[in-house]
Amino acid sequence: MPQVSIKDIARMLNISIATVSRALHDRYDVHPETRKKVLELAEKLNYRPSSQAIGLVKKRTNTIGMVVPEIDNQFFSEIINGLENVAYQAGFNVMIFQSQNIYEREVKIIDQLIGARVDGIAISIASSTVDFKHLNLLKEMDIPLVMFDRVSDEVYGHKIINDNIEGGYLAAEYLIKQGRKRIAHVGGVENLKISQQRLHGFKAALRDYQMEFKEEYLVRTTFKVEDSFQAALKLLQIPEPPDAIFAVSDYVALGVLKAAKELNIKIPEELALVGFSNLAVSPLLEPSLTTINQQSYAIGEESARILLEHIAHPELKTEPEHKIFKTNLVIRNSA
Amino acid sequence: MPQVSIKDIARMLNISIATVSRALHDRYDVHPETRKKVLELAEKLNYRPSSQAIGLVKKRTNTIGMVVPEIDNQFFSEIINGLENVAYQAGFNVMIFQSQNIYEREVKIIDQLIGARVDGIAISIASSTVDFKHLNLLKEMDIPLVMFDRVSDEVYGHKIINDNIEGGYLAAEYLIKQGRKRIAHVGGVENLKISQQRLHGFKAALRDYQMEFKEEYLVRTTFKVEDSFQAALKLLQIPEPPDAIFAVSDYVALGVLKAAKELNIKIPEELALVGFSNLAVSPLLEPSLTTINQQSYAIGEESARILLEHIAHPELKTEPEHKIFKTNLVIRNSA
DNA sequence: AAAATCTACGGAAACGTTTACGGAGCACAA
DNA sequence: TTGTGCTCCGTAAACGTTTCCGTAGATTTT
Repeated sequence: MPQVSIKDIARMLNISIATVSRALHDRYDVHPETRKKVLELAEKLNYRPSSQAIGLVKKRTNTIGMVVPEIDNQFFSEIINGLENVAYQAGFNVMIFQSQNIYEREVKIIDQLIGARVDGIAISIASSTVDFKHLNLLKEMDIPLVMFDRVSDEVYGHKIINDNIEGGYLAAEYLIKQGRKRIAHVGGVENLKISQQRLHGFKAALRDYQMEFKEEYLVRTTFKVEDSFQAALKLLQIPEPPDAIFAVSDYVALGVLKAAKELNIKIPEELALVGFSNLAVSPLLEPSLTTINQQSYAIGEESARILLEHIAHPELKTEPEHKIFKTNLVIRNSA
Repeated sequence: MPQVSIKDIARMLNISIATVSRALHDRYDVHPETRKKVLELAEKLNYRPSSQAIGLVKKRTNTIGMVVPEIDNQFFSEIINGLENVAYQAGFNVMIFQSQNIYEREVKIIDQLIGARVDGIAISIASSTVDFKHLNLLKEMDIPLVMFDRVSDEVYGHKIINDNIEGGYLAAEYLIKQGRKRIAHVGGVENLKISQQRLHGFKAALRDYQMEFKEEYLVRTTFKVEDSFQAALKLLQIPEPPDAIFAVSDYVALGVLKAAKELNIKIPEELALVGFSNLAVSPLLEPSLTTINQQSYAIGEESARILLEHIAHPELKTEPEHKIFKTNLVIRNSA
């Protein structure tokens, strides 16, 4: 018997669908005998209420939509984990989508999420997104939105990020204090705010310690290991190569590590390396990676909490919330 | 104007909802002028069709449900990636859930998936699941099911796995040919078929090469690095410690690596180590990890393909499909 | 005995769509 | 004139629920 409905049960028991519905919801207005019969038959027929139908009448889906650039990135999958756990405990489902950093895909996903009538959306914006109409639309539609990690000032919504400026500063400061003189930065995609902020912190530290920032010590790459590897190869072979590198992410640092090995450059002796993220594997690398620790699981939890709160109390038309998580330096063997 | 419906548009244009629906679907039966007006108003009001309502009448949601033990595990996130990509191209959405290896959670997720009326389900079974009623129920409900990686013979459905027996055999054989005499296995959770099969292949190789399998060289652990670390610590401190270890997964191998470092055991000189999975970080470890390469992205793609095919052609009541992907040995520096 | 109160249930509208069916209005041919 | 065939549109049922409202019959109160 595929897909039994409340109607089927009503028909088989010769009662109305209203009564069946009430019985299933343990309402007062139904005779114990009747309720028992309904429950038993529902159980026997493996009845499962259609969340589509319920959503239609209740105008609530108990679902939150989540979109991340990519899922096979530990940072994001940990955020998902945090968010899903909190949502799960509140009885919410999570629909997860990947934008693959492609703008068109992001737009399409948002459309689908609106179509699915999710109660709220959590997003980390694709690196190629420069037009934010699709996101600002959500405000008009009264759909709560929280951006995490990759946020934008041009979008109306809650924001949850790590203190990237502080992180960049800490990394650079540490390298400076280690006595490094030629400190380079392998940065991320330029229009991404996290890239900008980490670079900003990096520059600020140089400035505070009266060190010059040299353009040739700044290269850009994506967050992919392979791209970073190529970028680092070039950087390490310029006439006066750096003696320290701050990588915009641990994934990028992995690429740098690979490049250094390829070129037989000793870490940390000849090249000090600091990453950003503190991936689970970072301590297991050789040398283990000195890095900026950033929250991921907590960001996911917080995103869910904020979303759930605004879903539960839509009347609270407060200003968007803005939360910044502290970062900290984890000293290991690469610097 | 939050959430505009077809009715709103009809009212504002003084036409029937049927006409609006037809106009939006580019049907023949509508005057170009009318269509134009409808499309313009829909655009202006940011109309997005309700997939709930559509699902109700069409009895199709264009959604497939996916459940994995955990998402922050590269193997699974790559599978998700593969599955989502194929699904996306076919116009399907993917709802992703984590069982966290908890049976009760898995059951609840399946119920929700049925409630959401997904068109098909892809699952990698939780390690604690020993009762499969919730999965066999799907057959009765005509919901196509594919199991990947962690499958069960007690469930009716399609199965897609790596050749774990072959993988276990390859790993052991390689260690034997390297001249190792005391070969141990750090195995996975006992009731998981992948654990059984890898062990099975391992034992088969020993047998084929006339080597004895010793119980004290078999320990079990979860797939978590920390647990594996503890297990390896013990194993490496027994009276006659092994000179080679085949770890049931790269994550487990990471734990072994950590334990070896802790105990100052040199790899590969004093201890040869072979993992299973070929994680992205495995080549970047020191020493780089010799491992069994297993497909992940391809498994995701294949799962989606099979699911989509059976969703599109439910009349094809063929026997469940069973696909086994080949594994291969990747030789690096740990053995 | 009539009136009031409960108990248990059914009717029906509503949520947002799709789609089969029918029909009004018009042009054209016989 | 009648008939035929188009074009364009509306009516209404259906999908699976929830929930407001009404009511028949039983029970209690006056």
